[in-house]
Amino acid sequence: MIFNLATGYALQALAGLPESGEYALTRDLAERLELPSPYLAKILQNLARAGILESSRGPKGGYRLARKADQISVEKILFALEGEDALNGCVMGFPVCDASHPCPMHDAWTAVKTQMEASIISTTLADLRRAAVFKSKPKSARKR
Amino acid sequence: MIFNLATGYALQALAGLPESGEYALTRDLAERLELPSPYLAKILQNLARAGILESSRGPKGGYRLARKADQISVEKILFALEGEDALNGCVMGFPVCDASHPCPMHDAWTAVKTQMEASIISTTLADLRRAAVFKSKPKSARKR
DNA sequence: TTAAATTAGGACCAAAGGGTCCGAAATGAT
DNA sequence: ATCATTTCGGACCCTTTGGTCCTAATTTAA
Ligand code: SF4
Ligand code: SF4
Repeated sequence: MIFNLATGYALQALAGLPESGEYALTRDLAERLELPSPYLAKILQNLARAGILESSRGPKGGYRLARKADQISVEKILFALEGEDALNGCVMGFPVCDASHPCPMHDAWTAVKTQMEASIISTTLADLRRAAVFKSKPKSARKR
Repeated sequence: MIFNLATGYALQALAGLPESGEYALTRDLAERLELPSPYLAKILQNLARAGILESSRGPKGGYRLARKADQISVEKILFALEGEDALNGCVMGFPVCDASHPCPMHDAWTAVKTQMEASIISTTLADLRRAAVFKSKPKSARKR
């Protein structure tokens, strides 16, 4: 996969968090998404530190989005969790990225990367929330 | 990055190995490419087990390609080192990949993936060997 | 003011990737 | 035969990622 696990969890979680008003509980969210609760908690903390989530402790506390869902791009989330240059460097993992000595895959890879960047920039949480896939997993995918 | 480090090393190494005749030494190869020699050795062993390389022990031994360079695709190398389904699954790392419940990035991701697959299938070692980037690293990239 | 609920933060554990090292097996040359 | 050379294979180490657990701090409500 391209993003790491935590980022995938974050996207699923963020897509299921309220935009404003009521805070949602880590525990409930983890249960709904069937994700490991303590690990999800860590991720949510990171997102809160990054300013993507607002948190409140104590009863009636929890997490909610810090901005409108359509103001939070997938790119912002990726960068918050994996660093600003998560998309920099050679997609094939080679150390030298010299345009004057491109390897034979360079043009193809560049196109791939451009396309990736375009989609993560233009896709926001508001788009993700419209997806059913985040809200219900088929029974067959659950461990028995 | 998308491929793991070992796969990148493998591509660089394979691009520098003889097609037939003389065997090349792991040590020399590692030195030329400035890669960690014992680790490269492991990777070459894996490639030999996978039938991509031929090996010979003892003096005058070493490694060489098992087939012509234009018969070895990047895909073959990827699959040998990272498994047949290295490209399967959701690029975003989500567990459920149900075409009937696509998330909003699905079409974009599918296009990215299709493009990736096309390039790794159509690019062979023969193509990679023509690249200068594998043969000389700029001094500035070396640790002093 | 006290108690319950909830995040914050750190210590800790496990698995995988990246990397080193060493002894055993094979092979070519003397 | 012997020896030097090289791959083979496994054991081992370090770092990162994924994941758990416990305690402290904060907030609400009785
Ligand atoms: S030229 Fe090849 S190795 Fe260099 S960045 Fe482009 S794809 Fe990677
Ligand atoms: S629909 Fe979305 S989550 Fe599912 S495989 Fe496609 S990109 Fe991944």
